[in-house]
Amino acid sequence: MKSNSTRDHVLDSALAQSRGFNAFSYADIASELGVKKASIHYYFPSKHDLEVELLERYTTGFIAELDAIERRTKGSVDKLRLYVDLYSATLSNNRICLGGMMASDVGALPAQLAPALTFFFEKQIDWLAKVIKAGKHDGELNFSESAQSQASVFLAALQGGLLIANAMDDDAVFKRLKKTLLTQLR
Amino acid sequence: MKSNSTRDHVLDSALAQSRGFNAFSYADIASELGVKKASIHYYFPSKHDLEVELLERYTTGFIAELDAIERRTKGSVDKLRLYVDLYSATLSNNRICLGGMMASDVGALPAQLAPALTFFFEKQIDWLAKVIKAGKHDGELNFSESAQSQASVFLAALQGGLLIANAMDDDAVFKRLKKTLLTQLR
DNA sequence: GTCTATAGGTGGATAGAC
DNA sequence: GTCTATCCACCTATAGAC
Repeated sequence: MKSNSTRDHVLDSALAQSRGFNAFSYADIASELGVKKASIHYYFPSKHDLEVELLERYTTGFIAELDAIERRTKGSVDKLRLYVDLYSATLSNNRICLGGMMASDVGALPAQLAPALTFFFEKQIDWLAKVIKAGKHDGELNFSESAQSQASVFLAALQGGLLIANAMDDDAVFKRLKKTLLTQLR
Repeated sequence: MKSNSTRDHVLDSALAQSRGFNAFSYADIASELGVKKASIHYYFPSKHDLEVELLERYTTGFIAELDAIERRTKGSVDKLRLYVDLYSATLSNNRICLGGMMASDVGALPAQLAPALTFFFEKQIDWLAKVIKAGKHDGELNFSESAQSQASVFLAALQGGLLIANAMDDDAVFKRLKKTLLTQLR
């Protein structure tokens, strides 16, 4: 687990999240970081290597955020609120979720990435379902259908909302959407 | 309004919808259609021209579908059901909505496309809001928050659901999502 | 670990024959 | 309207000096 500056900066550059995987090049990253292309190839020999590590790190980071939410709050509604705030933060950086971005590019991505992407979405749905289920159990939430289904709708609406709000350049759309989503489970 | 075969086939090829805009080339389309690249440039001199026309035709087609739904059914629930079926059909062709695809690529697309994309989403939301509002008025639907907000959630969930289900290669996820979405408005 | 230099391929796009 | 041929910019990737 050695931590190297350039390596981290490459993973941080987030061009993938603002443009999509097939719309940025090693040259783009290099010029953004002020290094040469060859230096990036030193850490990520092929672009596929970069893709894999980006998704891996993103997933790990996201799971860490979920754990942090668990530790910080007890109520289900509060947890869901913090969860949607993760998406708001992404949007205000003019980015979309890396998972959603890769999902839209899945037809053009190497097939080996699909399992990691599926894992990412499953983690989200499972966590949401757990929170939603607990909320119903203790009377904080109220809804029909299964918690799993509600979790899927919740995640899908946030992912789609991010996409739409970003494309329309209209944060108000996303804000209303967030509120409605939370209200719908009460 | 002259209709030319090759021109239409290019627009029909739908590589944009399965791979994303920056992940297909004139060569890809050419080999799929069995023609040469130059023939495609004859109709669409630049790739930007192709993008614009694709979105334009897609929007027109979608609006025509909405009109068809209006003519075919009277009930709000029935209309919403037919609407979600449009998305199901897209998914079963291993595609996602062109609007959603372009939304995910908006950071890498020419800025002139943004207004057309915004128009596309606005049309969807407005139509959905109108249907949802009518449904509440005649007692067929029941929900909190505004019809506009509910329409946004509905659209976002379908767009996101398409993305997620396609990435996870799991149609069941989308099916459950559809059912939950409709149930939530009753 | 970062650089220069370069290879080999593909991208979008154009000119001109047919 | 479709073709062949070609241009040039840019892509990913590698070799080897420092």
